[in-house]
Amino acid sequence: MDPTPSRKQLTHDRIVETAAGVMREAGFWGVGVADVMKRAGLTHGGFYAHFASRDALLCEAIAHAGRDSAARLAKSTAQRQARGASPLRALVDAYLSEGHLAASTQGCPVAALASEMPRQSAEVAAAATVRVRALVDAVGRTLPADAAEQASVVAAQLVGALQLARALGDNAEGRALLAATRRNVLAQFDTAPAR
Amino acid sequence: MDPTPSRKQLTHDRIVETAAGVMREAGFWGVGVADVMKRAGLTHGGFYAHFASRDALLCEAIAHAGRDSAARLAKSTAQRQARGASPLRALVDAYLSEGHLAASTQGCPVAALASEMPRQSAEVAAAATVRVRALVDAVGRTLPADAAEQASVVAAQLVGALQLARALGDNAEGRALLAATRRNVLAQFDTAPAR
DNA sequence: TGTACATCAGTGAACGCGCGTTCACTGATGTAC
DNA sequence: TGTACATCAGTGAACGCGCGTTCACTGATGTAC
Repeated sequence: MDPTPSRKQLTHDRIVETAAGVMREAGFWGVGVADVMKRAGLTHGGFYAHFASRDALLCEAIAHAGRDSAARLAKSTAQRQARGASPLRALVDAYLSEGHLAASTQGCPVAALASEMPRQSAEVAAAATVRVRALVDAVGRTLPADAAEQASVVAAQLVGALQLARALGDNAEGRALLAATRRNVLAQFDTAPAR
Repeated sequence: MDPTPSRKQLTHDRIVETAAGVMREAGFWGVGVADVMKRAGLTHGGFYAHFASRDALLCEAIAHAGRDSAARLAKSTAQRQARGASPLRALVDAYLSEGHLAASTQGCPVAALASEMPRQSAEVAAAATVRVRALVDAVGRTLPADAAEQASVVAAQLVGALQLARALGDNAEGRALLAATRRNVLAQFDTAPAR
């Protein structure tokens, strides 16, 4: 967009990006003003030159996390499609991959934060809802036309499986849940022939 | 068990029960020692006569929340079975009911807390994992014998649907997601004839 | 090109507050004789 | 049954700490002439 972002804009973006990572790793409550500024290589005093409040940072951070995760997912999905996978299979395999299970810091913020979302302030909760809808839409684009209204059902299944796998610990039990969910979703909704 | 619990035991239980509600309403981070004691009708100074630490309370509270929720779910499920529903249908309809959507304070702690579980201390995370397994087991008991290994898949679907419905706001969108998930799970796994 | 000044991004000390935790104490309960 | 004392559950003040937020200041960047 802006070909020559200002120094301030670059710093602002760096703070948001840092917070987006911390948020997915440590939750909304794990995002501290002083900690994020330090990780971004700054002192905490300058924070309020960039954001009106901590909540304003959370809003920008969850939006950034959502776009970042969506971009990574799109890339991974495209690679799988290039190797012959159907759009749905590509998405499901990418979302329920072991890489995504382990790398929550760069992963989907809905999976990382869903149960905390309803407890946030109105603005933050609204920004979170936007990311939920974006995930549902991304799933919907990979479903057959006659199953489009099932997008939220499949999205819920993906999110739930990733969360329970993480809650069970990053072990065989969790990986088995991911694999079983992949098979379950594809068996129901994938029109392409099984490989 | 104990026919005449001591005064201290009664107080202890009251604190745990209070914390189990606060935890599901406000999350792990929302459980404050002073706040819980005040809600239980006590002053915060006496807390450490009952628990070694805040974490120790969290461990007891999540166990209590899980048993409490399981008992409510079992009761609701039994009523639905008495009206002719299959075990699976009874469980799914109870878990994905609009009552459960709205009443997170008395609801399933896995749905209320899943994304926060991996971020807790080792002891609290372990106590949380126990509740995840208990939910999976409860689902497994309602599945046909040939689908038992799908219990965690279905549990993930139930948890994910409730969480996304809550994250979308307690509105038509959320209720539609619950209804669609009920239909989806039953269409896949319910051997009893559709009503 | 060089100097003088205004603007701006970031610094670091300070604030009030609520947190988890500790502890000396109080008042009620229960036991001994 | 009545008194003396030990035990116990809960009180309330205090602690150190980290939080979000504020603000006077510094040093670098950019503009005017």
